[in-house]
Amino acid sequence: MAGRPTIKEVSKIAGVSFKTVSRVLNNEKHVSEETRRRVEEVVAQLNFRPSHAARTLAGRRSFQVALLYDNPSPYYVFHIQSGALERCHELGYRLLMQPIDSSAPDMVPDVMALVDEAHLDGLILSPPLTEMPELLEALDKRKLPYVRIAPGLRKDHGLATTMDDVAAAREITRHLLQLGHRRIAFARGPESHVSSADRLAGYRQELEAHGIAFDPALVIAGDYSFASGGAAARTLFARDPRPTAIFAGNDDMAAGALAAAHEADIAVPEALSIAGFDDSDLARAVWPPLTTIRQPVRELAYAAADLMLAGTAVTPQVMLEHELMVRATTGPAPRG
Amino acid sequence: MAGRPTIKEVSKIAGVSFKTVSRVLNNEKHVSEETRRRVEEVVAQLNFRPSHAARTLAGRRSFQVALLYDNPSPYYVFHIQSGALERCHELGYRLLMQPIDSSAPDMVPDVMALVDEAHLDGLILSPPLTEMPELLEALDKRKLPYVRIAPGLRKDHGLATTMDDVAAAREITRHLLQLGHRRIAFARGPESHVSSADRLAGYRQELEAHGIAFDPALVIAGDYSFASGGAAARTLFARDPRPTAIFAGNDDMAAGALAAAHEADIAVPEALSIAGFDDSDLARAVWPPLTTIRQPVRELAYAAADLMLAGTAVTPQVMLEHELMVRATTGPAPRG
DNA sequence: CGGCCGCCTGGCAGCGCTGTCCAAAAACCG
DNA sequence: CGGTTTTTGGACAGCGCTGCCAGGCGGCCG
Repeated sequence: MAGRPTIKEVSKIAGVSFKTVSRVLNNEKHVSEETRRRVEEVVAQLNFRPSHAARTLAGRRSFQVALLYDNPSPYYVFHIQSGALERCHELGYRLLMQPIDSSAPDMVPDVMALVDEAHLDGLILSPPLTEMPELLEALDKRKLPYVRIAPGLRKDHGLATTMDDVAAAREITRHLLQLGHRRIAFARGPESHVSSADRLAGYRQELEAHGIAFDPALVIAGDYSFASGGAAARTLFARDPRPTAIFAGNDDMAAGALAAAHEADIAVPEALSIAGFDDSDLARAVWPPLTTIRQPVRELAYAAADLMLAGTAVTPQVMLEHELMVRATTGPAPRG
Repeated sequence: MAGRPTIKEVSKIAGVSFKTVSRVLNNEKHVSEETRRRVEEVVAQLNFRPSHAARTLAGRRSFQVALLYDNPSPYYVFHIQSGALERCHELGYRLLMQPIDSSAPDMVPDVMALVDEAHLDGLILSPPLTEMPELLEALDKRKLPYVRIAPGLRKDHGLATTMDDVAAAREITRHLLQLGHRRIAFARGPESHVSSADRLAGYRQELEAHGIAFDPALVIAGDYSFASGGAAARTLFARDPRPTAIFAGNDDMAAGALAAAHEADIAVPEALSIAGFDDSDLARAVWPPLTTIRQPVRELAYAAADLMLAGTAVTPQVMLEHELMVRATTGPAPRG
């Protein structure tokens, strides 16, 4: 709190007006190389940093954006934070990370209050906040730029980064099919998540493309939690004939199913194949390591920040690659 | 960016001077109940929020603190964020979350630059940043308040919240001892972490309290990573006689050891007991679920924020309870 | 060679609040 | 009832920057 240097002190030492220092700091043109260098030297020497509060107040921009999320998964949150943060940092922006309760009645006014209070220049939205019409409308009305890290590319609502959940689900289903599985169950995530519906659609499409009738009885509802994966698996284990493979909507559910299989003494992958989705930390920590889809979470967030802060209008929507990670929970279908 | 209301507009509508509105917002005295109520009504009606930048610039405080961390574990980061955030929010402070590369040569000046730039009112430090003398000195010199979420309570350096790693390690070792284990290995974390040394000390103390000589050959170095846990386990598996239990320095390492045991076809807990430390998400996701110590990560961060922002000088250091979680990776020592 | 334009620099207002000082009104006292 | 304190609210400066405008200087063109 003490001897914080100010722009005026810098200007005095450098022997220029404080306005010129401001120009250097903001990388404006019309400053001679010579002057610029001298100012930069003094700045470095004093370890001077302009007051963020003052620039925000005086200027038209705050160099501040927020990342909004409502997701209980530490893995997911950690990686979108880290991706978004990296790009923001590179571009000289500060990132405010804000968990939001998307079901709170005052969610929209609360977000707008944050926008006001912090003079935000933009917002990065992650699911399920990407699917809240009232929020998007309020933002549009305010003409506040935002990017959606959205599951599924839809043409509405401007900027978005995404991956192809449908195609990924098809790939993993195909992988199972190619291993000879015919009774493949799908343990789905919550209805409210677009990603969950997309993965189900991919599963179904691939099945049908291989001439296998879609059987609703093989789709078990869950909520992306470890516990719901275990419950789904136990339901499935009671079936006769038992499915030979379970495709879980995410890794947590797959880990739950895997634990349930261990508990029921069903050998994985010999008697049962299990596949997940996300390639979270869990995928490598369980035994056997999980076959899953690597979702480029970090990159999605990086691209989102990039799109909003540095993007051109040319590509308002970016789709990133996923990757099928074949590990050890999937194997040939048991005979019979 | 549009019609952001200001304090002046509020004052006009409420029919008082704008200074009076400021008083109400800051909960100062010398405002009549009547006036206060009227102002608050207008504030609510306009959904007015004072500009954070302006208060920071004008006032002596920024109502802004930062949480600094340098930890690769999503689980840990997520929970310290959420605990610190909750308390800051309750007290009307904003929390800046900042990953820091503690090994970067410019770490200290970079942190100080952040402090300047954001006019921070204080800092919450998590390991290993809690153990960096140059940082603490720079902060002291600046008279910037900070709290350390510190492993091990040491009397230096003011405010801290902690848990008793030594006692916790003793408990888990005792648990193993009581199950009849005598050859208990310890897979330790990185030297640089105080927690790692504390856990080793607890392991050793408990062993010796039970009249079992400490055997350095049973301590395998690791770095808190899943992979290092697996490596440590494989080293141990080559020993003859093999240890009957492995106490890993954290859950990641325990999960690695567990996977190695599965791979080597060693039954857990029948032929080998494994214990972890942290009670992270992993502990319940692996099979069998892990016996471990629940570390109150979230609460530690909550208490840290509380200590700094609302704390009295009476208790500068807070110690929180841990808990032994006996699950299914520990069992009676195999006979022979 | 005069005028105009582009480059570089400085001056000054003002962003939206808080801190300090001061005045008026109300409450209290001998 | 005058004088004094306490309460209440207003005036004003200024936090550290950016936006806008003005001005000096040199080069280039007709």
